[in-house]
Amino acid sequence: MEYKEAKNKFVQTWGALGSQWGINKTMAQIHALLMVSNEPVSMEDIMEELQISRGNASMNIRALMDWGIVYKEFKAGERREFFIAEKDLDELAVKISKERSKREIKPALKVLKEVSSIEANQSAAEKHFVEQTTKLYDFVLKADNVLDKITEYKDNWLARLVVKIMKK
Amino acid sequence: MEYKEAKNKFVQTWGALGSQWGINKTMAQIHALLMVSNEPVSMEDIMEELQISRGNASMNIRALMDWGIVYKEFKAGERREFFIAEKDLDELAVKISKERSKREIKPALKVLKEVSSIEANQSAAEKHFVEQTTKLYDFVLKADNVLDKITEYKDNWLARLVVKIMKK
DNA sequence: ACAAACTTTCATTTTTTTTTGAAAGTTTAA
DNA sequence: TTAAACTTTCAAAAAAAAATGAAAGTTTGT
Repeated sequence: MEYKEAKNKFVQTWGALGSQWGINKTMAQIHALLMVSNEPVSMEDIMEELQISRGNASMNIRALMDWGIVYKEFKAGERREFFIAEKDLDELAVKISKERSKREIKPALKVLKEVSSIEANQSAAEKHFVEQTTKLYDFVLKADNVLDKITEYKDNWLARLVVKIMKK
Repeated sequence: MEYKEAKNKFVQTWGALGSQWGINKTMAQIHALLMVSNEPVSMEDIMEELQISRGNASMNIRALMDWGIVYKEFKAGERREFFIAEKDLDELAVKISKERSKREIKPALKVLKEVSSIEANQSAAEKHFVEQTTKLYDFVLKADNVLDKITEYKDNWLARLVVKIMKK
C-alpha cells in the first residue's frame, strides 16, 4: 500500500467511525484529513480532496471549530484561511468528552432527575419506575464524574487516579 | 408530573440519547421501556406503547437481543413471548462496551495498523502521516485496553478503587 | 469607495436511514 | 395434519439527515 491509498483509507475509516459516534461523516473525514496533514490545509484543498461542496465544507469546518478541535490559521501574505487540527490526542480526548458531556449527558441527567422525582403511588409499577430511574441517575452521574476525573488528569490518568484514591 | 408523563418523557429522552450514540431511536426506546417495566412486556404492548409497527418492533427487539441486553421470557400458559431488559447497570455497561469494542474499535485498530505500516519515503508529508497514525493506533489501543480492564475486573480491587472515586 | 477574493447561509435536492405492512415462516395444541 | 396464534422478513414508502450551489455577506488592498 502506498501513501495516497493509505491516506484515503484512513480518512474513510475515520469518517465511518465518526458516524457511528454521532458525528457526521464529512465532519469526521475533514478532521481525519487535517490530523494527518503536516501543514495547514485550505478550504479549497479540503473540497478537492474529499470531493464535497463549498457549503458542506464550510459548515463542517465550523462545527469542528465549535467543538474546539480544529483551528484557523493565517498564512502571511495569503488571503485565504487555512485550518489545522488539534493533534495532541490527550487534548483531543479531553475536548471531545467535555463537549459530549455538556451536550448529551448533562441534559439527560436533568431529565432523569425530574422523572425519578415523581411521587410514586402504591402500585408496583410506579415504585419500580422510580427505583430504576433513580439508579440510572446515580449511575450516569458517577460515569460522568469519572470521565471528568480521567480527563482532568490526562497524563497518566490511571496511575494518578489510583494514587489519589490510595491517599484517602 | 405524574407517572405516565414521566415514563413517556424518560422513553423519549433515552431514545434521543441512543441516536446520538449510534443506536437507533426505536431500539433505545424499547430498551428504555423494558428498563422501567417491573414485569415482562409483550411485543403487542411495545407496539402499542411506542406506536410502532410489528416489523419495526420485531427487528429492534432482535437487535437488542443480539447486543445481549434484552432477553426473552416465557410465561407459563402463554403462547406469546415476553421481553425483559438487563437491569443491572454495571452488567449493561460491560455488555455495551464489549459490543462496541468488537464492532467498532477493533476493526478501526486493524485499519490503523495497516495504514501506519506503509513505507514512508523522505517527504515530510509521508513521515508525518506515519507518525500520526502510529500515535493514533497506540492511543486507541490503550483506550480500548483500559476499557477492557475496567469492565473485566469490575469486582476486584482496582475497580473498587475506581468505584470509590466515582462515589465522590 | 470599489471590486476582487474569499466565506457563509439556507432553500432545495439528494442520499441514507428507518419504518411499514403484507406475505411467508414457525410453533403449539387438538 | 391442520389451523390458530404468533413472529420474522423484506420490498417499498416515508422520514430524517446531509449535501449542494447560488446568492448574500465579509474582508482586504488599492
